[in-house]
Amino acid sequence: MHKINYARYIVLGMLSCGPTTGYEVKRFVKEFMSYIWDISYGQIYPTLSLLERQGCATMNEEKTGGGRPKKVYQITDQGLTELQAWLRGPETKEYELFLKLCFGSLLTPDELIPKLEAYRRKREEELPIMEEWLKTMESGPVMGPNTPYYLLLTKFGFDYFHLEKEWCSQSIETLKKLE
Amino acid sequence: MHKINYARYIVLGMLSCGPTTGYEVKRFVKEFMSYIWDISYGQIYPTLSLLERQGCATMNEEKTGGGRPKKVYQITDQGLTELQAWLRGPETKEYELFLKLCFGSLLTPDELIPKLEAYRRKREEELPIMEEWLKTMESGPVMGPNTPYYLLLTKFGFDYFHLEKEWCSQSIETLKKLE
DNA sequence: AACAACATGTAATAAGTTACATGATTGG
DNA sequence: CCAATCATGTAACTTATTACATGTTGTT
Repeated sequence: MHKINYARYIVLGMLSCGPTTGYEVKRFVKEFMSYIWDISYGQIYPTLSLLERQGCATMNEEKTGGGRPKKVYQITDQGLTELQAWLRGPETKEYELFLKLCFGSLLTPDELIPKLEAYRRKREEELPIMEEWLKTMESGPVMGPNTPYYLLLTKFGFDYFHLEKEWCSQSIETLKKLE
Repeated sequence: MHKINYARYIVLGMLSCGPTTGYEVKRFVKEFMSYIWDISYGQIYPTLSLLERQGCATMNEEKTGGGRPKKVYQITDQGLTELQAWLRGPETKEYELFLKLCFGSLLTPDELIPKLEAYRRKREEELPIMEEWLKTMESGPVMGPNTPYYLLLTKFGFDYFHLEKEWCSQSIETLKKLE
């Protein structure tokens, strides 16, 4: 099991939306994905040139008057194939599904729905376990002086899992209508 | 601005709860913090021995019959001082506050409350911005074919920020009663 | 007999951050 | 004229993951 390189898929995904530059990738991620993803120039630029060397993207320089020329990257068939293989493959990390959803139009709703169902099922299994923890913590200082603080966090975790579960259900319904 | 080493503070925090071993740290994090934190043995054991070398912890070997002896680590005054300095200091990363809360008993409620208030304020400022995005995305395919998928994610983000905001308010009230 | 849990650790590798370096253009 | 934004990139560093290595004890 190898590590997943989020940066690579963020960049590849952005490229799949149309020709773009490193600067624009950063802007987009900051503006519309900042509450869940981040990416730094130190990842973007090396990733972009690696992608080019590997045949996943092509580059065109655009002269902009006096300034530094823009480097506009475009995804290739090979890049698209790799992106789709990742999108279709299994999620190995928490939240990987959220990133995949950003490029959801590259899959059909019925490829996405089972993934959302699996995610929901996982949360459904975890919720009663968290409820147990809550009861344990409420019944006594089982975790020493930090118990009241863990309790706050666990309450948050419980509500958070519940939110994810509900969101999955709603999203599944929305995707079914899109089909 | 330097990177924060979560692993170091997770281990230091666990040590502040009483003498413990690397194996136990892993177990605890997995059992009670897994929905938000993770830590691997590849981080735990080197961190533990670094902490010892730096005078933040002391180690005692406990022979357990035939098996490999347990290495029980205990936090020192220096380690506690470092932990508290971090707890009192500013949060530089998203979710750092959640980790600090795990060891909340080392601070007074009125040291924690302003931190929660600041976090809530941040979310209160971001919520109307996300509401704007939602309107923008609902009014047309502003982000190409991925728009319906971004919309799902942004809805989640909005509800999530709302949840965090509400949780802050409830936690602040709980902490006020603890005072 | 097999398997999970207890228990510690290292080496190779990968992923991500920060600080730095450079310079044009646009708006107030 | 100053600050922000546009625009690209590198080097040093830190942080984290994975796979491997080893062996015991308790449970089924």
